Amino acid sequence: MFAALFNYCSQLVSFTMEEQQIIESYFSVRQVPKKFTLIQNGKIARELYFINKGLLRLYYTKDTEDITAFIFREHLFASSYDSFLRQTPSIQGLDTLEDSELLVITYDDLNTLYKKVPRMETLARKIAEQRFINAQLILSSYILDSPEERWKKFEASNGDLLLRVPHHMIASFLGITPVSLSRIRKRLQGS
Amino acid sequence: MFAALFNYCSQLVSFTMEEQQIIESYFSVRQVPKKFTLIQNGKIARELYFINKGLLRLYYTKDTEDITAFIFREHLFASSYDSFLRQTPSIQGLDTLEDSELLVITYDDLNTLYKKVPRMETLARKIAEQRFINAQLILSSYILDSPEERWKKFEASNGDLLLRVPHHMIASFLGITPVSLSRIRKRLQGS
DNA sequence: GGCTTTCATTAACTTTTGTAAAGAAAATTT
DNA sequence: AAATTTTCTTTACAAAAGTTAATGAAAGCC
Repeated sequence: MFAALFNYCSQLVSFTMEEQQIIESYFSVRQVPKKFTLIQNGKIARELYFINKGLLRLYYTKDTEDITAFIFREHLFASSYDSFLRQTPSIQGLDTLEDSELLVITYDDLNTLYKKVPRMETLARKIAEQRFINAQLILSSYILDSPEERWKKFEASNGDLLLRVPHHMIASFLGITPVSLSRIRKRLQGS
Repeated sequence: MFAALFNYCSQLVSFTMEEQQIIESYFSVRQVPKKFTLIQNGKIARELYFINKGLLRLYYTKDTEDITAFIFREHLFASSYDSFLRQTPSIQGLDTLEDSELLVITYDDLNTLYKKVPRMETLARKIAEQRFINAQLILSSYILDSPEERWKKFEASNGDLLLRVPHHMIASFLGITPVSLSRIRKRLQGS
């Protein structure tokens, strides 16, 4: 149940068995069906999720349209981070795209855990740093690359998601319309 | 000399006088002229800077062109974070845009400081979280907004930089060409 | 099975941005 | 102060993406 979590953490910090048991005691397991809303736009994100199994989608809502902010895959921490970290109303929603198994911890429990297991603070710092680097990477792709190049990179690094996620959700993540994505894909078929 | 630094930190954690003295001992002050390269593309960023005075620009180099990744103003920590945090070759350069006064700490000293002053770890986590939230915010503006809206927001929130930074550097930060920025500005004059 | 909804593609047309080049204004250097 | 470089704007043309709408295929639902 917690194997994937500690395997992920072990790349960043090493916990003793005692620490692992304390950490486990603060997480709960939750089975969530497909198309379930974990965090609603406008509400405060009270929970942080570690994805044992499944796929989560973070999205903005502009007018009546959903625009993908990020797709979280297995063995990642997921939340509407800006809302969770600052405990302010979320400007993003978080849904499941598949039936998922999640490890859940609340904001308050996480802060208690920082005190009980100080090494957890190091872990949190490193995860925040990773997420920052990742956000920078995506941002740089917006600044440096054309939509076509962005699609190519996405295909290369997340090809498996193409079978699990509708293309229009990927299109909005790439900052283009489904129509434009379709054109790009056709343009690239020839080459 | 360190007033701005601790004033900035005090919003996030509270240090004792002893802790402050230890922290001060690990930073050095550096005066740097305008147009000075602090971090070169391809080199590893060994230092983190706190800006007492001045303006720093982080940028990518594509072909022969510089593309602004971020502009750091007074009283912020600045570096090529991906390179500094992972100690890998930087894909960004960092230059001064004005004569600047910087507080400097090396990667190794920072990690020593984490051990001597554990609360520093909390500060680092919170700063990383803030930077992540900020990167998310900029990214969301790329996903949700048109270049015109992005310019309006930049003007509203960083209007003072328009007098300190050439427009073409801002244009590339907004993901458009100077030509396009000029057109947008002209379009908005009428309204 | 038959129905509805969602999804992906295509076409026609409009809008916006990119590219290249040239000239004016401002800043910097000598 | 003059010369040089940098910065900013403008123009004309090309390329790409957005918008709207229609079609067909696939998936989900009763």
